Formats: sequence, structure tokens, C-alpha cells
Amino acid sequence: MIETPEETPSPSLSEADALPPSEQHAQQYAAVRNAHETELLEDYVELIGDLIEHQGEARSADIAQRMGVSQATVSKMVARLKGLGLVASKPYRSLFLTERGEEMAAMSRQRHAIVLQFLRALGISDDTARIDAEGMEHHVSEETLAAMQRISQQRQSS
Amino acid sequence: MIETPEETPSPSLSEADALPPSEQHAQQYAAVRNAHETELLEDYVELIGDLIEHQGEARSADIAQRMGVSQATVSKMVARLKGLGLVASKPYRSLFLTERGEEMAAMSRQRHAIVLQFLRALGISDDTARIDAEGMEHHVSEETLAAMQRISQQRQSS
DNA sequence: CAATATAGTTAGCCTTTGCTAAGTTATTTT
DNA sequence: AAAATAACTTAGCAAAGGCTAACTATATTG
Repeated sequence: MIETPEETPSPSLSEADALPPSEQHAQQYAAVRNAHETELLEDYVELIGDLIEHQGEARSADIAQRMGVSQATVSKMVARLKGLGLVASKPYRSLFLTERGEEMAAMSRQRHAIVLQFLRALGISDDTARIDAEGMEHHVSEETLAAMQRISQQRQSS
Repeated sequence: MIETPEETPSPSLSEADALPPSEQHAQQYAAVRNAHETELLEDYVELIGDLIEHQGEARSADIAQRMGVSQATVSKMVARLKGLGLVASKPYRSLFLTERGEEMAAMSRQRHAIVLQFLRALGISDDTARIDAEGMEHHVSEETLAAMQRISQQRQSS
């Protein structure tokens, strides 16, 4: 059997030296799995909010088109969102956000904007920034988000 | 909570004005879905590589513990990785990476290191940086990765 | 070397998120 | 107002990624 070296030596950035203690390591993965669970929900809610704001209403067909997904998939997802109390609607009518849905949409939109703005401040091209932001936004902690905001502003005023 | 910067004076970053054309929007989501498909695979491969490097071998039980997942789940996942030609092993023996697996592990490790280093350069606390890096690494384009690397170096030498 | 403990596998279940195909409701057009 | 089109829903399927329980193989140890 192999001995587990239970020590964390380097303070900075030598990344080849040791695995984190397995408990911590597991927590990292758990955090990611967790983020994945809410991620899609947030994307839908955010999109629904955006559609309402920009086009006056959120229709399943538009969501399907923008998500690049079939209408059936949207229908099923919307049922889930309704079950979670984030979305409301009557059958065959367009969608609304509940109060909780609005809150979630606002948060998401804000996160999204901060990340996007940060990437652009880094000089990332627009298309890439959009794609990366979409993927990253759900994995960025409050702490990092704050740092991003700070740096965007710094870079802006120089 | 984060301050809402509802005053976006700069020209390039008003995010409340228009949705992207739906085709482009759909592509963004497709990119995220795509990333999700390879994400876990990469995490496993990266971890297996790390275990081999640091402990001499990669055993299912260790993977399960570090991933925070049951051994049965690991077993199933490993079967998938073998099917994809990334991992090799004989039943009841420990795991190896194929050449393709090695390549993937090297790429992943590098991405991971760059993102982690970048977050630390931003002043993010260690635990948070680890968690965020784990989540973000799969959603960062080459372009953004390069920018991160550049900035880490800048910040280091100041 | 037999018994026990540990490690790995398999079977069977569940949920999520996609799909297509078929059915229903609403809207538009003639 | 009937017919046609568009929008939405439902049913049923599949793959991924979790789980527990039961089984099999390997390693340890008394």
C-alpha cells in the first residue's frame, strides 16, 4: 500500500506538489455537482425574465429557439419550474415569473453581467466572452464576483 | 451581497439593452451543454492522472473518496472511460491512462492550474479559489485562458 | 491456510435532460 | 365559421450520473 502524505506545504502556486486532503477535494466536486443542479434552472429563469423585459412576453417557442432545444423539452422544464414555484402560467398561455422567480432572474442577470463585463475588461473578444460568461457564471463565488467587479472598474478607469 | 451597478456609464457594457440574435444565443447554450458532457470525463481523467502521479496508483476506492461518490458510481464511470479509450485496466486491478487519457489529463491539469493561479493572483482565498477553479476550468476558452495567464504574470511581478 | 476484511463489480432503481411523434388548443386566414 | 397553421402538451424513449444492496475477487492476518 501507498502512504498518503498528509501535508500541505506550498503557500502559492506550485500545482504539481500535492493533492488536497480528500475531504476537501470531495467538497470541491460536490460544489460543482451542486452548481450543476441549479444551473439550468437559472438559465431558464434568466431567459424568461429577459424575454419578458425585451419582448413583452415569454413564449415557449421563443425559449426553445433561444435555448436551441425542442419545445417538448421546454414544456417539461417549465413544468419543473412551476413545481419549484419559480414560474407561473396557464396551459397554452405565455409564462410569468413568480416573485421568487424574479429574484432569481435578477441575481442571475447580475452575475452574468458582472462576469461578461469582466471578460470584456480583460480584452476577450465579444463572441468568446459571451460563451465563456454563459458557462462560468454559475461557478463563480461571491468572493470572486466581487473581485471581478473591482477589476473591471480599475481597468475601465485607466 | 454585491452592489448593483445600475449605472453603467461605459459604452461597451450596457447589458440591459438587447438579447443576442437567437441563433447566437442558442450557440452559447449549446457550448455550455457541450462542455458539460466532457466535464466529468475530464475530472475523472485528471484525478486518475493525479493519483498515479502522487500515490503511484489510481484505485477506485480513492477516486470514490476524493470525488465524494460511491464506488459503484466510479465503477460505472470507469467503464465509460474505458469505452472511450481513455482508461485501461483489468478487472479488480488499479487503473491506467491510455495515451489519449494522458493527453487529456495533461490538458486538464494545465487548464486547472492556470485558472487556479489566476484566481489566487486576483487575491481570492485559497478554499474559494479551489472551488471556483474546479467549476470554471471547463468553461474557459483558449482565448480567456491566455488572458488569465498573462494577467497572473503581470500581477506577480508588481 | 482458513477466516475475515477490504476492494471492486453488477443489478436494479431514480432523476434529469434531451429527443420524436402524436395529440390538443389557440390563432389566423380565407 | 371552417380550415389551416402555429403553439403547446403529453407519452414514451434514451443516456448520464447518482444511489443501495448483493455478489465476487483479492489481501491480510491469526
